[in-house]
Amino acid sequence: MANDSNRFQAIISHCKEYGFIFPSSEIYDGLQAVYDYGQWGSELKRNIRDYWWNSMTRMHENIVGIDAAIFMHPTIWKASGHVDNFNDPMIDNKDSKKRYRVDHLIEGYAEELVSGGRDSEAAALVKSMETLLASDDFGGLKKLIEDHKIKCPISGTSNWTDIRQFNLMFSTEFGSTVSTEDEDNKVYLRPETAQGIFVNFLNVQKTGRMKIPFGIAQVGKAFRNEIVARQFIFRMREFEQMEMQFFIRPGTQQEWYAYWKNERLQWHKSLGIPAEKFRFHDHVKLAHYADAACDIEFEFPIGFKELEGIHSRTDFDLRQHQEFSKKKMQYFDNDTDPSTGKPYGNYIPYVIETSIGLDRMFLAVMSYAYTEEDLSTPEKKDDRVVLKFPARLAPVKLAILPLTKKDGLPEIARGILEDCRSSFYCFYEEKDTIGKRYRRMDALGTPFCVTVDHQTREDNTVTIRHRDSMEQERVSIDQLKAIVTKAII
RNA sequence: GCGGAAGUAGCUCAUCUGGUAGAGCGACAGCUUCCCAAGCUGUAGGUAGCGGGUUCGAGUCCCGUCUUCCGCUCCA
Repeated sequence: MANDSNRFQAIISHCKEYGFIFPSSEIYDGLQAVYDYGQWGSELKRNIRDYWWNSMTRMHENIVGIDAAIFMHPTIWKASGHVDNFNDPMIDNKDSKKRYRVDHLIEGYAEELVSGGRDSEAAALVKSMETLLASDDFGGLKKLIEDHKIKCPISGTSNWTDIRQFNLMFSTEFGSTVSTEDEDNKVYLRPETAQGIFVNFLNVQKTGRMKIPFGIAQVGKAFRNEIVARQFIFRMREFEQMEMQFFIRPGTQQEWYAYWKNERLQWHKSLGIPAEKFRFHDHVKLAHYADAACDIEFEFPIGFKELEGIHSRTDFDLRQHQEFSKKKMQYFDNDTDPSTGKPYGNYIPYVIETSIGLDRMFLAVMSYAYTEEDLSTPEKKDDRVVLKFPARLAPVKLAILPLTKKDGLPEIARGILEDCRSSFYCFYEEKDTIGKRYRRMDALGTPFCVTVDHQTREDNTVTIRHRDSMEQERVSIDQLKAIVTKAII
């Protein structure tokens, strides 16, 4: 590979070529920033999802999972802040072709005023901006920019386009009759799965008799409009999140935040991906709901990028829902507070969130696994593409290959298939030379290939070939299931 | 959204200054007692992204449009 960009392109091609990921609606020229998972991609994605789900729920007694609906009451998005906080008005400078968030542009100018000693003028400007933003008065905002002769830092001109709204959330109509005038029918496609957990906090806590600290996990689709949606499945309009909200006693958020930072990094490393592929990035500028936040970044071929977020969300969300729904979102803590000798009593729990993009995790695993190897010898040029997936994530675990399709070999191979297929994903193939079949399995990331040969008929042994080393060993057929099972658990 | 480049069989590409589309690999069927791709035979895939124009005739020239890639921009 000449460079990382080429490597990224090669991975995208490989994903399409071998049935992992296809562009959505491809025969109709595609749909921007939407992708479909193919026969092997959906297996890999499912394996990642299962591994995450099991590590959260099965492996933690105090974490349970839910599956909330994508449609939710519109007020939820008022309460969460998504309706008001994430509809950023944008403006473009016609000369420099640069695009700015209106609030950033005006705030930047206000800072200039402050550094010029014109504090009161700056304060007045920000105040009128906030008033206009609150009322979605785009004409007024543009007039404000023009009146203050705010210039583009690049072009130095005030040649601005009209202000346009950027909508984060997709919306659709509820109800069987079309009534575009009726705002009451408007529902959003959720931009994050977290709110489905918050609004079910009491349901789960009560019915599951959950005691703080406890967590609720969820995997599901979320939808966001993106200004520029590119970079393959890294940034998609429809994507899948794996989130866990951990409810804790107020005042303990620092220790739990640290706990989950470490826990999540360990999870990534448990897949055998080297530690140097990951790094933490602590947020300096925090979102409106957080008192601490960081990302786990992964070194994709396009550089270190956010893979997972860990946020200390305080009691912001539950408190907002309490206010908007008029339902108490509190928990009665019967544990004894050592400082008072009495129970902690009622409080709104604090929350630590871990949120990982399933599609980004897929891309991380694929980026890590994709390997081009030069196998040339002095006599012959040779190379292969191999996906070195962690065995537990590989779409196909075992390929079963009769050396030839004669002499009863396929029958023996089919017997192995019948024996193993209910335990893990097997793939049977008798076409082409054995070498070709091995290479095809390498390209899918299949960790094990067994080959039934003539010796099998005599002593019931087969060769098992290891994907990464390409080495083979001869084992008894009745050992096979145990060997593979051990590697994939 | 802006600038640049590109769009010919599943993939990689050819078709020289316009004259009715080809190769390699792959796929499929069969042969070959072959444990690491490129042994043999045969078969199936393209109205050259799409639309329009110029021309006797366009993949090849012109215009539009869509998509993709690169850079910029944006990113809770």
